[in-house]
Amino acid sequence: MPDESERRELVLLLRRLSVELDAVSQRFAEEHGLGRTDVRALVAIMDAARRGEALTAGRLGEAVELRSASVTALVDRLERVGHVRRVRDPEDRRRVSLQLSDTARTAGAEHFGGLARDLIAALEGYTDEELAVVHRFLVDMTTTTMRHARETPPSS
Amino acid sequence: MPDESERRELVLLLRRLSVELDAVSQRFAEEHGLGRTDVRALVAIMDAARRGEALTAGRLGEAVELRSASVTALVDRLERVGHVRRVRDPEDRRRVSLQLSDTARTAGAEHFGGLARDLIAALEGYTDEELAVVHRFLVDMTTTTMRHARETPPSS
DNA sequence: GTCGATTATCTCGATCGTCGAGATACTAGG
DNA sequence: CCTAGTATCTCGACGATCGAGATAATCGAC
Repeated sequence: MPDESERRELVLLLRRLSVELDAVSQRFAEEHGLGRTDVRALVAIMDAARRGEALTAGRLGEAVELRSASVTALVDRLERVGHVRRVRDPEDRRRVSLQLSDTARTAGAEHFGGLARDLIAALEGYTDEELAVVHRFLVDMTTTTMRHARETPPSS
Repeated sequence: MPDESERRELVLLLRRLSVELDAVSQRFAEEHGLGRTDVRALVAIMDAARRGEALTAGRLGEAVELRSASVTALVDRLERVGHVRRVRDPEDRRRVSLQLSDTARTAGAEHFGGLARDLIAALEGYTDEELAVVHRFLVDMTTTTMRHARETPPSS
């Protein structure tokens, strides 16, 4: 097994990639006068919308790890600049579902969608077998990382 | 080219992985009573140390995208809890290089080193050819992402 | 209809980031 | 040497954000 150093380098490359992805979010924040948390929230809402479900304030708080008070202030900010709208759930009127405005949707599509398009384009030269390897790699990294993210496992 | 959807899913998996990696940092922050920015700074300092160079306050500000005044407050916080030390550069006494304390180094190694170890272990079942594919993938994704992170390219 | 549980909001204190001004130290030119 | 110019870091004040606890509105169960 002489490729220990190669595997180690892969992990470093992965961290570097994560840093660069973070920088993309940061640039989006700067361009639109938003904070780092605001972008995280918008991404969470967009992700939920992609899955077909409208996020409520509470769920958003769980997604971005914020207390309910901060979520209220957060939604206030986003609503003030016209990125989201508060919509009372008619079935359960305690709930407030968050709906993206068209401007936010297009802005997000412009920025992140453009990156996604380029990333997909960069994968054109890969064969099906290679894509399968990458898929396995991503799944393995994600599951391993999730174990650490949930809670520090007793390593002993 | 029937694998358009596969490539699209790979990008989604990559974003999900990025989110989970972020959650690891968040957990580290909670466990040690630090803010999100503080962790980013510590990681930047550790990365620089890994490359053999001691980060100055100014460079750290560039790395985490903060103004010099914020860097001062940031280093104040980290120094107060004993994670870094300010060291005047004897050659250029305007500069303040930041040195990690042993406690911070061990804490970081415990948390992120543990994750890195598990990630490397998860790659044991990969052949050299597969690792090469992953390497190419990571480089391609990083270069493509960096173009977007630097500045929004005129897409027209 | 009343009681407990859930959801979002409000208020307050503490923390974080930025702006402007200032202090210290290096560098170049006379 | 010494002055001006530049670079790096620090300090004080202000605005914005986050977390804890209390409050209001709504739902479900009895």
